[in-house]
Amino acid sequence: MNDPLKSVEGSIASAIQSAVQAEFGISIELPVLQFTRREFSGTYTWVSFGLAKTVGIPPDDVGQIIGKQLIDSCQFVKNFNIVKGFLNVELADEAWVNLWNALQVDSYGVSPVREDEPASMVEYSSPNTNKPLHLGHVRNNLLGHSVSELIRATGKKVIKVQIINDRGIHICKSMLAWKKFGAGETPESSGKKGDHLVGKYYVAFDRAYREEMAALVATGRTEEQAKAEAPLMREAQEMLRLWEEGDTAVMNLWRTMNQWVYAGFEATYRRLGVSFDKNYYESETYVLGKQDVERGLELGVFYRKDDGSVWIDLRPDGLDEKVVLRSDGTSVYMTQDLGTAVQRFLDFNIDGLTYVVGNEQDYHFKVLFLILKKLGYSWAHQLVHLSYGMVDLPNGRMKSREGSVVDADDLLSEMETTAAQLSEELGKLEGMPEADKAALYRTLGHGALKYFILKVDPTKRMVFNPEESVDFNGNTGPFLQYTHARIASLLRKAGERQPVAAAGYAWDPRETEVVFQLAQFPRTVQQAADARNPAAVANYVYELVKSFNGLYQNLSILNADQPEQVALRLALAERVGYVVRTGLGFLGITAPDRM
RNA sequence: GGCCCUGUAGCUCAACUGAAUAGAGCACUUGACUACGGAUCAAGAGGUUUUAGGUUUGAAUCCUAACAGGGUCACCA
Repeated sequence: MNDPLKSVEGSIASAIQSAVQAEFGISIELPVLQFTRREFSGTYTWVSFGLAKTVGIPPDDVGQIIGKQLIDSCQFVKNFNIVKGFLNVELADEAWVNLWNALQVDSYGVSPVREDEPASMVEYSSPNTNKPLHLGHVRNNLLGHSVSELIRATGKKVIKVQIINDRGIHICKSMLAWKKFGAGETPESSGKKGDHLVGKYYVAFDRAYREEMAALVATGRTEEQAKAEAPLMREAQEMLRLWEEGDTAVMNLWRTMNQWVYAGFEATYRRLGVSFDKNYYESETYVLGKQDVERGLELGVFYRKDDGSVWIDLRPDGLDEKVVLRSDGTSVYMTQDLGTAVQRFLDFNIDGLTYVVGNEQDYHFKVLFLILKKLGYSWAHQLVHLSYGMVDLPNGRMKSREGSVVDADDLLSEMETTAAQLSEELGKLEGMPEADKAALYRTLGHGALKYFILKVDPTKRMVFNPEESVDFNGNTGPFLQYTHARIASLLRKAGERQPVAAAGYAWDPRETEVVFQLAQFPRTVQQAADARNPAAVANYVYELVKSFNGLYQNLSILNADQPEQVALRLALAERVGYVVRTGLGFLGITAPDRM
């Protein structure tokens, strides 16, 4: 990574280190500098309390002594001030020229992908095939996609995968209901999107099943008995048994209905702008892992109980006993996940695997990673669970049974409609072809949604209010997009640009503030990728845009007094536009040139 | 009940992982268009960071406890 701040920071830090040595005869570690708070003048701040304590001199005095030394010994330091023990360092013009030059790189902040090195795998989305995607999947997909983009930007090759939960009782429910009540309805015959069609029958099953249970309870049976005896549930279980036997009719129906769902998912993924390099299917992976269980038995990591089931005892690690193979020899969830993890490291040359999975599965992944370590896989410590929080509605959690679910397709459509209405009202798009307008409304509507979701720390749960919907003013996607469009307009108007002479330039504080913001881009990307935290980029771009808008509103660019000011400010605007576009790109958001 | 996570302005979120007077947006009040695009900018009001202790020169941040909310404790996935 090319971090422009590193040389300036490093130079100041080591100058402080030397000054401490020279003045007090003490060797300290290279000090960590922090950014000076906005209300004080200066760019970097060094806290002198620690040293003051060891040498027994008041912090302000220590600051004075070190600050004076810095002016002489460090070319990047122009001046300093001290407020209550905080030494605030003001940067010299040389530092600004240095930073300015570092920004003038074509793919600033983005490292070229090293194709020959091992890749990093990201698993996300991972839907069930019995119902369409909802708001929770949207957060998952946006996070997975964005994290992949960020990792790639650091120069790492990325392989994006999803595992599709295409087998089990849930899909049998949809299949059964379709057979009973469907009258041959298909996506073609009904014009319904395949995933919504299958979801409709999943709901139909649930409704009919409840009616059966209610009838059974009315005849005096307990809730438990009714659940077990309901004919529909028995039929569904029978269907699952036939599926596992490979019954031709059941398999054919299963394939057909899953294909409908995949087509539906594919359409939603395309709208969201996400994609995968490989799909894993549970119908294929659910047998994986049995060999690993055998291996674990040989290693003595697992043990077999009398009924034949296989377990691991994690109580010494503060966890519980966990089953890894059923008594009838079939897999549980853990078995598959063990096998699938192993398989992935065989399938690809990867040195890392990130699971984007909700925090309700924290315990599962803790156990999974621990077992893989105990099985002796060297890569086990390179597994990451990006545990994201649930998306709540204002009155609590989404509950599909109560119908309080925000559907992904509906949500995207609503966002597009809102963007269209707003754009029409503002009426800035005269002369734009209808097709371009429609594309722009998608860009803006989706931008609002994506930014709204990604600006929140992934690990935290968040609240989504469908009524108030997503705002288009303030700290929002369209606000950032607007700034980009305005910069694009500015550059169009400017035409041919003059070369910039940064050396000897008389910097305005508004300009250096933007330069300093821009200089933080590569570091922000690296940190966001390491922490798998797109919100860091979202918040960074917002801060940058606010700084630039302050400049834009208060300083004239095209009509600046001096020609060198015009040239520099235009170049600065261009760099801001580039970073906004690139940063939003990491979030899956497009920055338009006009809106 | 055991374990895990989270409590910050009326609402939605920040806070460089221990620093200065806890910051933004929405909503509310007010000001700025003979314009480089007002989806903007400038200002005001709004907080005992759930509570009580502790560690530290310094705590929203670390420790302990209480309270509140959520998750999880299946031979479901």
